[in-house]
Amino acid sequence: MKPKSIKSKKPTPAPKSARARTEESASDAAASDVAAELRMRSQLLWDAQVRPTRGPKPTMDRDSVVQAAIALADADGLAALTMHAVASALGFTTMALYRYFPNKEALIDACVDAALGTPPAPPASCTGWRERVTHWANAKRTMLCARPWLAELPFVAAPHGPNWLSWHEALLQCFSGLGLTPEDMMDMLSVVTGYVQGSSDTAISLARSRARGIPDEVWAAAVGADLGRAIGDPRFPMLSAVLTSASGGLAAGGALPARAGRPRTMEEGHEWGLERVLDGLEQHLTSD
Amino acid sequence: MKPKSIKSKKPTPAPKSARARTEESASDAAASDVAAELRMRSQLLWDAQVRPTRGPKPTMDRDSVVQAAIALADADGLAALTMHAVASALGFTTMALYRYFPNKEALIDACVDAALGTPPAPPASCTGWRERVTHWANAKRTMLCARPWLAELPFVAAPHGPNWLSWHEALLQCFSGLGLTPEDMMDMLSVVTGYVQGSSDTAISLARSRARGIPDEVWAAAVGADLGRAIGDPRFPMLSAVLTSASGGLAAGGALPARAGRPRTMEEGHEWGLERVLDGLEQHLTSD
DNA sequence: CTGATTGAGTGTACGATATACACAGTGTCG
DNA sequence: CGACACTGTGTATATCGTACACTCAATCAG
Repeated sequence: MKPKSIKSKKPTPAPKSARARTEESASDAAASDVAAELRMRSQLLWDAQVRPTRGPKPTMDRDSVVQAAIALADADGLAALTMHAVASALGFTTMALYRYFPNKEALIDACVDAALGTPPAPPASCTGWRERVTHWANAKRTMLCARPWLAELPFVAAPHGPNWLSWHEALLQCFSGLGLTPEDMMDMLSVVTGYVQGSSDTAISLARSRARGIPDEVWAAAVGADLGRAIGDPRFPMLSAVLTSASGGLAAGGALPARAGRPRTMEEGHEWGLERVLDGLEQHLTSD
Repeated sequence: MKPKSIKSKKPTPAPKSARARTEESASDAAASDVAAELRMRSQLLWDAQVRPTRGPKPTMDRDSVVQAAIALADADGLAALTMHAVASALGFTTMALYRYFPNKEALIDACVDAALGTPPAPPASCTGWRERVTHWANAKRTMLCARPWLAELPFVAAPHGPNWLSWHEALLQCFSGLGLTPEDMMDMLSVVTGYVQGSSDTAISLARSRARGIPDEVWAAAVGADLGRAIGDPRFPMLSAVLTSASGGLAAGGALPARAGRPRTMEEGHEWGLERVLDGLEQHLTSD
């Protein structure tokens, strides 16, 4: 096997379906295949690009490709991120991209990490750890909503790049100076990231809808229509009661946008929940 | 417009790219298109199948199609769920499916709702609301891990079907008898669903890896490799410190599987976090 | 300086996939 | 009985990712 640039290793592109029904050796081979592919994808995220001295100079670089790809996804969602579209946005042929990324997944990995960016430093006014964590959570949520296509990703086991780690680093730094053990910090980090991630789903869905140019009312109507079907259905007594109650607004899993008579917006709901989570963590800290 | 069975409404299948750059009327049209499509998808989820009286009897029904599709996804992930694969699993032509579902998205909607299933009733031994919620959360997490392809879905604005609602109904019922207002219940529901959803990501990733026949060590090695790159990197001082600390095991965003010297498993980490969240909610309840 | 070597970008082709469209057969109702 | 509505099929097409073979430029060894 020659060190052939970064080309993909798998010679046959789609033996996916023929997998798994054979012997154990085949399963082992598949596992090591997967491991090798993940290793390659991770390496692409972390290794700086080294220009070989021979041959013609490249006319683009990974970063410009990534920027073009992100612009497409920002504008029209992940489906618009096509190898052809990216290449022609840069004025190149589709296949030219494969000099920079061995396949689409690797390109998307890079897009994801670039899109995550680095978290903003907490403002100096944030004195307590709770304020710092809240600032971090809001920043993360804002970032996720600004790039709703991140939640659209079909490739779920994406490798973690430097920017992904930087968000976790920033959150850990919120906990510094509290005398916590590393284990405690990790536990707290898991809880906060879990809550923020899961609790942003609805907001992201709305953000994506907005990015596609759909008015908020259309989105709300679609979500509300499904919930509305519960009303009166004997299978959903509590849901019916809650949905028909005067307040109406705040919906399952996140929220509908604020409605008349209910001052709470989706963002306020998120912050309120975060306060509860932080209460729980604080209680644990002080009980030690 | 004749009541033409359930066929899709959009005559041109892919004017996606030509969208958004025109006038506002076009954007409005796109919005109403989207609204109509969502309405149709939602309706398919909720309406019982009505057999027309004329014509030959259908030889399959939506439910059998859904079961076949789910079996494919269970076995080989979402990528294996192909219209062709589903049809031939049932002994039909690809196009026959389009009599039952107007397009793949609608089929997947149905698969998602069917796969969610209904939550198990809390055992009689669960007396307090915290026990009930914990039971619910574990059930949901277990369900998500059993169907890791649910997290693989590229279509994010899926309509909410009856089973989706039933999970929320069950969670609301955990809160009954506490004298909560509907608003309070909704707020608490949002927090719990948010945490459970977000906090299950890592476990789901592992479950998917297992479903593909990858040994746990390979998955752990892949995740660990990325984290390991942080060690010694000046950009990630806290992360380095935490990762190199004696404990090692519990990783960002969830956890690596339990390792020597650290008794905590991923599930225990999840439950620990849930306890903190519930502490926070309880504190809010009793402070009223 | 010259020829070999290496690597960049192109053109073409293929396989997979969703799905439009036209058609054939079948069961029901007027 | 005959028209019609509806079911499943066969065929065709557009879109994608990407393998492969090729052209040409930049560099280095002699």
